[in-house]
Amino acid sequence: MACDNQGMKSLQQLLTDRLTAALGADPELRPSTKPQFGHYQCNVALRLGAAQGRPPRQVAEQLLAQLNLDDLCLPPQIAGPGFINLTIKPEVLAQAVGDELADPNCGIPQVDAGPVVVDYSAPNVAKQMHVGHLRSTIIGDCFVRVLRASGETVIPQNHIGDWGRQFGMLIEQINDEQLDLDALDLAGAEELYLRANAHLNADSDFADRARARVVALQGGDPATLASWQALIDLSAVGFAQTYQRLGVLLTTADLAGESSYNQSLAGICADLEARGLAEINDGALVVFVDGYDAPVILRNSAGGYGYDVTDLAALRQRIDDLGAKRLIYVTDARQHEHFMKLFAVARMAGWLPETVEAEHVGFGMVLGPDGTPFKTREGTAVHLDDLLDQAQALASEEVAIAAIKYADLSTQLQKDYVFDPARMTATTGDTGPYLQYAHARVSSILRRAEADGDVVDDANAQISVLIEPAEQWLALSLTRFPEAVADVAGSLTPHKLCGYLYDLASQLSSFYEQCPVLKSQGPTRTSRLALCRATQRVLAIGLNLLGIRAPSVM
RNA sequence: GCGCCCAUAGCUUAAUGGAUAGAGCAUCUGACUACGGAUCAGAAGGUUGGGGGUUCAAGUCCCUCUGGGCGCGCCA
Repeated sequence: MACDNQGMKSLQQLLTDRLTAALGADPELRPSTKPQFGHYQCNVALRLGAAQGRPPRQVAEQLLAQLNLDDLCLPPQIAGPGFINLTIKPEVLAQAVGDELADPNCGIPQVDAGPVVVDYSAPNVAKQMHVGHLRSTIIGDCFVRVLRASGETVIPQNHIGDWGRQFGMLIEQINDEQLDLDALDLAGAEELYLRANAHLNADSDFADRARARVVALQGGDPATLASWQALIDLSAVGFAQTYQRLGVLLTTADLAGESSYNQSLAGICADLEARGLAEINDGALVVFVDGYDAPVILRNSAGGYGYDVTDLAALRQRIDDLGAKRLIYVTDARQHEHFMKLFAVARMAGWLPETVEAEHVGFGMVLGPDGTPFKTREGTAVHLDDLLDQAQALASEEVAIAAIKYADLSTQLQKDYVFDPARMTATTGDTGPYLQYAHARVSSILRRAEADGDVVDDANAQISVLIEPAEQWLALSLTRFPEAVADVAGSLTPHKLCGYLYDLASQLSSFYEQCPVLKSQGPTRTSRLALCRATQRVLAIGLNLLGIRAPSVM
């Protein structure tokens, strides 16, 4: 079998190991920044030269004299002030691509470091999903896919807003209107929400009744609880419809709403008081955190619990009950400080041990055409379905969803961006549709070959001919897929995977232009078909990791 | 006032402290009537917001200034 450990090591890792052994230190091997510098470059001679007061080129020569890379590389070149440029031998590239194609994980290193909890999406009950939920849902879904592909055990958690004062007015309005909740959908619930809110503002008697209804809900009154549960259930149906349209993996099984932590809130407060961390300040129970003026508020002066303590309870449950070794929170960047304080309190309390990693991934805002936060003319948040409709007016659903996701994931997450359907759905350049097209084109070649009886056998495919530069660069790109995925799993930066796939698609297009596949003969044809198959597979898997479908036909 | 984030070509943007800052869009010029032209090849376009500093080497690290976004106790 080709897929022993050695075979599954990346070329960069193989070279790094060799250089490390010869050098006794990190050789700082990197992919070359330009084609004329070969495939990989090593810059360590410059650092060592400066430290030792020797000419860097001399250091480089000495290093090269101490090792033999002939089995992997063409003769190394020393360039410029002392860079070492390495070019992989074509047969080594070919073997690496073949190994990747034969590997069920496509070469992606598999590590299971204990459960990873990803907290994302988090819409509110009785309200349709809106623009504010788009990014969390897309980004969180990408994380789940990438981490799972990396071998991790991932537990998605959809922390929906299913508790709070608004349920008093909602249920009171339901009762006033004698609404049949079985006949209500999520859009109808949102209209109910608006009516209830207007009623609340206009009628002080209603406001009093709404407050009393909150007390009844908290007290566990059966009829009130039944209405509350019905609102949650119908909301979950609405959320599931949007998730399906978006093509994200979340299901109702991943729901872990705020209310599920209600019974632990008092205990959280008591524990923090017992540890001497919590104190009464201005009538509220709070914890002060070094470096922040405003404290974490556990219990407000009216005796009520807020999101701080709910998030603490959720964090504790995820570590103690779900066994999480890594916590990832995907929310907008404005909540960054909240999570930093949350993690600090959890560390102080000993609930978040050093062995558990907690990360907040904050993303920028989705802006409207005018460059300000996307609002309707009435000043409310734009519904998510309306956003999807805007893109689908310009492309099929499959392409439109790809376009939106790619646009969202392809730049650094913390940046704001303008929701521009025309730019997103463009079929040229660095877009989702272009990547889908590249996949469809290569699929077309393989389909035609298949019609001729030429089916690539992934487990035994032979890439025997890599002569043309376009073939070699395509092969090199393919070998870099596993480390691109591993990088994103660690750094939670999807734009790097987007960049990788765009580069791969570009290499494919060049290859496509310069290297005829179906018109070639013998081993060249067999080899190029295998290269096409490997590219098709990496594109399909890579797009899937972004949550983007890879059509064979467009 | 304190804190976090951002600033790169006309526009959208990439770049683990490494070589001449890399792409896409738009613009201009080419490509055997095309294994899918939704493509490819090329040209032009940059004082990386300003100023200091560290370093053999700075878009990247440190300081400072400017401009923009956001957050700062009982909402999430």
